[in-house]
Amino acid sequence: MSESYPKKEKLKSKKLIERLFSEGQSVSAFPLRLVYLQTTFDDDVIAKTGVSVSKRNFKTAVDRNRIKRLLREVYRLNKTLYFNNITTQYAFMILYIGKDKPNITQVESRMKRLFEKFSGKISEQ
RNA sequence: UAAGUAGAUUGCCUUAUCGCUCUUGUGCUGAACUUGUUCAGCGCUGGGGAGGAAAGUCCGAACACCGUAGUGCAAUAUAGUGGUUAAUUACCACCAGCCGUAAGGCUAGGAAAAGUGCAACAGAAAGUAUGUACAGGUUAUGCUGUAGUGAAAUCAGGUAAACUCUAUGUGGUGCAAUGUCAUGUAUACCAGUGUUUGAGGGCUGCACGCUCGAUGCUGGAGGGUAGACAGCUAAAGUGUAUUGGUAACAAUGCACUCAGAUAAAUGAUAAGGUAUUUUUCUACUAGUUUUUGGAGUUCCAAAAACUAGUAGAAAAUGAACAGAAUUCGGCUUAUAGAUUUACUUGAAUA
RNA sequence: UGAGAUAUAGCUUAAUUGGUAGAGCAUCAUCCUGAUACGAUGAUAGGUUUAGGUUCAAGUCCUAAUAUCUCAA
Repeated sequence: MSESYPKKEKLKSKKLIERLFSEGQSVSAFPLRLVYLQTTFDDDVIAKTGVSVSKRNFKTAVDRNRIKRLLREVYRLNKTLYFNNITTQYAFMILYIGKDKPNITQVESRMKRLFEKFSGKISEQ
């Protein structure tokens, strides 16, 4: 699995997103929150992932774009650490629920913590 | 030199690594059949990839659909004169009024002798008007002047960003428009209403009139889809030169092709630099103060301290407002700074 | 992306067609009580979200902005 994040791995289907939020489970590591759902895709990928930032907390589109880009970048660089052992397919949505603008190191440390919690929870089941 | 006025241009850069999106060319694999094309996936390679406001959605258009015959009423917008434009409530020129010492700025700037309304408080009185006091004048009254209230007070005025009148203009809905394909379902159930005795729809505010019209229409409670492609980026395009015009702008020539995403691309990290800001040091220039020396009653020279400016060096800082969403033309609002043109006023010097 | 609505004391709200902004709760003081609550009396607090304009006069009319909320496949 390479360090790329092409279109195929993005969560785009409106239907799937609605299912994800109604049926999915979540773990959080402030200021991040991960909503996940075990499912199956037609494409040959392990996970489809989307990111989201609330308009309520960040008024301007520039701030929201910046945070979403950081989240995508950190996800891209770190996903191989956790997903090589997983066999089933998942849909993910990463939400940023904080109210201050973060930098790359903060996002990276919290993202790692988030996926450690996630894989811990998966292995329990 | 200080303070200002009106514009114009610009809106950080370089390298490396890892990525995102669109796309030219090309190779491999698979599918379809019309058998050499098309489509899909993967790889290699080359190229493009946010703004002056992309924002607000305040105007105007293009474009698309609504089965665009019509008449009347209503509603609504605009308002000096002339021009520009695809078009406008935009822009340009001129006139008038107000503000400013000036350069300049602002103005919905038609009509009150067509009609209706409104004017708190104060004041005799704010139009079914003309009172009181004093003075003038008169036989006396009418009359004339002054006074006080108020924004406005006598043969009338004000107010139309009050109704209105006049002139000119206006069909509605917005790319979530609209078309094609794919997937999937319920022409089922309940209540009301209707089928030539006409429900309801269209002409999109209303009426008339015209027209369509039956597995219909309205409500309830539910079922399904929510994907792809087109629309979609070569245009009232950008740059530049010449000519015409006071100008807005127009015409012609030459050159160029410059985002197209859709839970929504244009990024991340590292290193270095520029603008800016702050501090310190050095040099120069100007001013003030003090001391010393000369001259001798306000001048000259030197030194020190402080202040200001300019230049250089070192350290720290490290770029405002803000992110395309069908496309254009304006307007409005946000914006660190940098560059630059013209003009005005004051002071000083020549 | 498009289409709308609202904004008045700390809070909830009035203001009849432009005429100079009221109520209730809350707060403070005094009275009542041994003290508190309830009750009574009085007082304070607003340039009506912001900036311009029209008018003699603007919460009200006009224009622009800001914030909050709603609707549309």
